[in-house]
Amino acid sequence: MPVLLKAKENETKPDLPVGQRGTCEITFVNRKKVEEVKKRLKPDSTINQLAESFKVLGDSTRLKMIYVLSQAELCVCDIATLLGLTDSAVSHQLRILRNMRLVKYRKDGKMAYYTLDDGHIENLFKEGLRHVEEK
Amino acid sequence: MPVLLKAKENETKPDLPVGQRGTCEITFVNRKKVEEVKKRLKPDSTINQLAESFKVLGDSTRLKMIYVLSQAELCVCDIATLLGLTDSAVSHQLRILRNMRLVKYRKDGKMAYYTLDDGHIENLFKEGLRHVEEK
DNA sequence: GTAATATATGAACAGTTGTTCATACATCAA
DNA sequence: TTGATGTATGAACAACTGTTCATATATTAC
Repeated sequence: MPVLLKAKENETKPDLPVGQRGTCEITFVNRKKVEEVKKRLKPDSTINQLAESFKVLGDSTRLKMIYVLSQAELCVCDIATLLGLTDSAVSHQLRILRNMRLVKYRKDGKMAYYTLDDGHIENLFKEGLRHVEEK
Repeated sequence: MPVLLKAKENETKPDLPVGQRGTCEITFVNRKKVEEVKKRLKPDSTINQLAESFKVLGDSTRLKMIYVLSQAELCVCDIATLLGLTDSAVSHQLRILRNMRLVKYRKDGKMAYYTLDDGHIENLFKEGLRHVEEK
């Protein structure tokens, strides 16, 4: 629980130009806590990469692909049939999943067989499912 | 590893109108496997909810909020200062996070103090981090 | 009551995203 | 070689998203 400082102990926002401060002019309701958290902030590059990964998972078409690939190694055609999509749409999405290292594939003649890239991906799916199905 | 059926055993796609079949006319490279996976498909509503949740996590601003809220209970002002955002932007994003039950809040006078809604959220963040930071 | 202020929200705008269509590439059969 | 076919990709378009600005609501101090 936060300890509210008295009004005179509050500080106005130092980093933002005046025009961007909005209406709230108090910086630290709990200065110590805010500074503690500030120290632990992850680098922007890490957060951005993480956001990109979640963004890629944040599409129902791609999520279905992730799910069916957690069940079996499948080719583009099979995924398209399973999900009622064109091969083109599937191929486009698979490239996005590949770029984020969420799936990998092996070529066998004309066919390309896809699987999940590593165990974290399935864990993410399952943990997300727990959140959604809870309550 | 998939067992390729002979060409004569393949079947053309039954569900899509001809115009949407793309160039690939083979439905089942491994019919048995595809049918097995089809049985286990999650309901669309579940997948859609899950996609919505990941979508909400797929934005670096919101992800930073999730992270700082995993460290401490914070008010709108503190989050805005920590992340260099306007209060308005923070409030908008917090509403989105609230709608997906990713954060919850308590009101104390004028202030609104936010925390993560449940443990799954932090687990998702950490598991995602593991994927990103790996290798 | 009025003024100050912490938070919330609607509208609007620029930027991004997913699909489709056409086409290219790659492999195999004949 | 030629044609068939499984996959990949560029362009274009509609649909969606995050921020900003203005404004509204709610609480506190006076």
